[in-house]
Formats: sequence, C-alpha cells, structure tokens
Amino acid sequence: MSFQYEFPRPALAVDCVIFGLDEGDLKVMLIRRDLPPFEGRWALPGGFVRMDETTDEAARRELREETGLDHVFLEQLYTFSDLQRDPRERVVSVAYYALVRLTNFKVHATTDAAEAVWFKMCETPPLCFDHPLIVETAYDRLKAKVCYQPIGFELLPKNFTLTQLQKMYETVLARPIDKRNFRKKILSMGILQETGEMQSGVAHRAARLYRFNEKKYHTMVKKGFHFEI
Amino acid sequence: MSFQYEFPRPALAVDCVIFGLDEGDLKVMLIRRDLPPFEGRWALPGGFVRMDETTDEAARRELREETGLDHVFLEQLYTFSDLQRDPRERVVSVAYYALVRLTNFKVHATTDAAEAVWFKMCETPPLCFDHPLIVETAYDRLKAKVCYQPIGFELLPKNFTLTQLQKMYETVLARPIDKRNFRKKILSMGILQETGEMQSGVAHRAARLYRFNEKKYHTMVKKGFHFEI
DNA sequence: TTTTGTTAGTGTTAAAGTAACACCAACCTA
DNA sequence: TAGGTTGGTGTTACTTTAACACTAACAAAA
Repeated sequence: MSFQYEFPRPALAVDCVIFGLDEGDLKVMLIRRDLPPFEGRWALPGGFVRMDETTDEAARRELREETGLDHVFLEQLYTFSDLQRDPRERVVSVAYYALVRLTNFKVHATTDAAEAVWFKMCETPPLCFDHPLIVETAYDRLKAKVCYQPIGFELLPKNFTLTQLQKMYETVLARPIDKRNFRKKILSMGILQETGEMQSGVAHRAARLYRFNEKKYHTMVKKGFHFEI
Repeated sequence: MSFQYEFPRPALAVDCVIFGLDEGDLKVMLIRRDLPPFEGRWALPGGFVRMDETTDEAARRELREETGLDHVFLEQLYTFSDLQRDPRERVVSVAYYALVRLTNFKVHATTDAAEAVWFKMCETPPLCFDHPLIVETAYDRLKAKVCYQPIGFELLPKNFTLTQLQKMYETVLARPIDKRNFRKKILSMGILQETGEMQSGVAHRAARLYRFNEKKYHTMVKKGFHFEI
C-alpha cells in the first residue's frame, strides 16, 4: 500500500525530552536505537505522527510505547525543521518535554523492546539527529518555566517535604536557595496544602508533608496571582 | 507529477500572526482568501511548507508573498495539529508571530493578489480554520514576552520617544503605566541610546529620540541582566 | 540511657525596589 | 502673547528581597 500526493511532503514526527529528578540529580531518559539510521546510538524517544492522532497524542503514544510512561506532564516545546536533521529524508519534528515522578516510576523502567535509560543531564552520551539541540532547548525551557509556573511539582511525589521542594528548585535551576526565605515565600503563596502526615523512615526529625493545591492555584491565578520563585 | 510514500502524511503548513502598532491600537494583518475552502473569508497569511525550506523560511516567504513584508521580527509560536482544523484534509500548521514597524510600512500594504488588511485586535472579523485560536495564542505570547524580552521595539520606529515607548507597552499590555516610574526604570536599564535628535513636526515641545541598543543589551544579558517591565 | 548525627523549623534587619503622586518647561499655533 | 499640548523631572511611604544562625526533634549507635 502506498499514498500519493500532488506535492511532496515532509514526514512528520514527534520527539520527547523526558525529565526526572533523582536525589539531587536532574535526569533525562534516552533510548538506544534498535533500527537504522544510527542503530545502537542514543536518541530521544519519538516516532512518526499517525493520521488519526494530534501531535500531542502521538507524543503520549510514543512515550507509552518506548518507555512505559503514561499520564505524565507533557507540553509542546518547539518544532524543528532543518532540512538535514534526518539523514534518510526530510523529517519535521514537533518536540515535547515531559516531567516525571521518577520516585514512583523507577521500577517500571526499561519496559519495552528498546533500551530506555535515565542519564544525568550533565552526563548525557552523544546523541544522534539534532537531539542535542532539542535537549538543550528543553532544558532552557524547563529552567525558565519552573520559575513562573508551578510545574516543578510534577517532578516530586504527590506528597513532599519543603526540603524536597527546595532541593528540586536548586537542582533544576542549578543554584542554591536560602532555606528560610524559600519557606517564607512558598508558604505565603498559599498554594501548598498540609497533608497532616509526616515523613517516615528517616533517621532524623520527620518533616511535614505538603501537597500542591492545584484548585487553589487556579482560582488564585484568576484573581491575578502571579507565581514566581 | 505525484509523490508516493509508504505511510500517509499530513500536509505541513505555516500561518503567521502579524502584529502592528498604530496610534494606540494593536493591529493584526489578515488576508481575504481568494481560493476555497472559505473563499472570500478572512484568514491568517500562510501556506504550505516546501521541501527545500525550513518552516522559518516558509513563514518568511509567505509573509513576503502575501503581504509584501520582509525583514521583520518573526518567531515560532506553536504547532497546531487538530485533526479537523482544515476541512480538506489533515493539515498540521506551524504558527509564527511577527512584529512590524507599521509606521514605516503602511504605504506598501495590500501589495499582492489577495487583499491584505490591518484590523484592530479588538475588531477582528470572524476567521476561518482554527485561526481564532492561533491569534489568541499569539496575543497571549506577545503580552507575556514583551514583559521579559525587549521585543516591543520591533513595533516602533527605529528612533522613538519615551512616550511612544510607554504607549506601546500600555497598548500591548492593555493597562496604564506611570510615566515617571516608567522613565526611571527604562532609562536605568541602560539599553536605550540617545540619538541626539529631537522629535519634529509636532505642535508642542519636541521630545528626545532614543534608539534600542541591541549590542549593549546582549552584553548585559551575558552578565546576568534581566529585562523586565 | 546517653550521646551523636542529621535534618526540621523558625525571625530579624538592612537594603533595594516599587508605587503613588503634581508641577513647571518648552514649543507650536492661533 | 495667550492658550493648548506634551516633555521632563523627585520624593516618600510601602513592599519585597537577601543575608544570616540557632534550637528542636528524632533515630541510631554506643
């Protein structure tokens, strides 16, 4: 079976930059390609867009198929269209980035055919296609966006301590933050909810567990509230 | 001539939201379609991406062909891929937004075949396809971005008065700004350069003309400077 | 049971930045 | 030369930010 068009068309693909947080390290999930081109080399999970799905849906499907991830934060990043970005033929790729609660997920990794592995951002292996550019673009976006939208919570467990939250920002932004000032600021925003529970299984004073209150955040945004770290 | 592929492919298009500033009104350029579908209805300038050009290049080409605009600020906005966004067939569109010095340009308008007309943002006619969504997305982006990147200058003549600059921000952001505070802040940033020239042809005290110093801005950014209105 | 180690949790102050506010100057035109 | 219009300028109260250190709680080890 083949498909005919009056004018030539680029192939349309999606690629996903998947971020996870692991004990103070920001990580990216990469897969080892099991098909040419670049067979055996590291790349972002991704694939071609089907006719019956939007690019968002294609990105979620590829995520599921190639990494086993589902129901994660996913947002369109940028569309890459350089003529030579794929050696086979003209491929335009709509890139996405995803944020994953790595703590919950860890065990399920490497589900599928291709090898899917978490790498520290600072230790990513050489990537094929224009994927280094895509990763860099995604990291820049993440750093910028985490400051003015409460997306960082997507990298933490649903319930978290203030120290975990602070460490997440320090890791993503790659800079230290003052503990007291951070707590004052984040608590005064009124978007965190005490769960009433405490941390357990730690060899020191247990910390209170909080949860991001999305509803409250949205009603506050409507009233002009501006999130900022 | 026809082109065959093993798998079906969406058509790939670009669409441009072109903003201009005219005496305190933010305007958008629209064209009246001279072909089906939606013949005679208003739409964004745009068209299909060719095999020998990136989407950026396609957007610039369409801008030139359909509106006569060239060498303008142009930035990728978002990729729209809803299955039903085009009634003919599956079309994925990479949307761009452009900022135009309308004052310089005015005369050249309506160059090409199709009718190209500036509309006030608040008086846009009904648009076809998903173009209302694209325009809204572009306007949101413009409002957000103008606050943290000095792109607003692209809407003004190269040389401008502080009042023009302030009015630009007030128009784009749709809120009043205090004159003295604005001047203090913008001048203290050190990104404006006095041209030494004065406004002329006005029936009142002439104002100093300034110019955006892009080089200075870039060197300051490298040193950690953060633009913010 | 005491000590040790580790993180939780908490306030104050100086400095910087922001927001609110009004009048005279300069120039053109009638 | 009087009137109209915009240009240009400082001060102050208030808010926000940045810098900074100690005690509390708990588990584990001695």
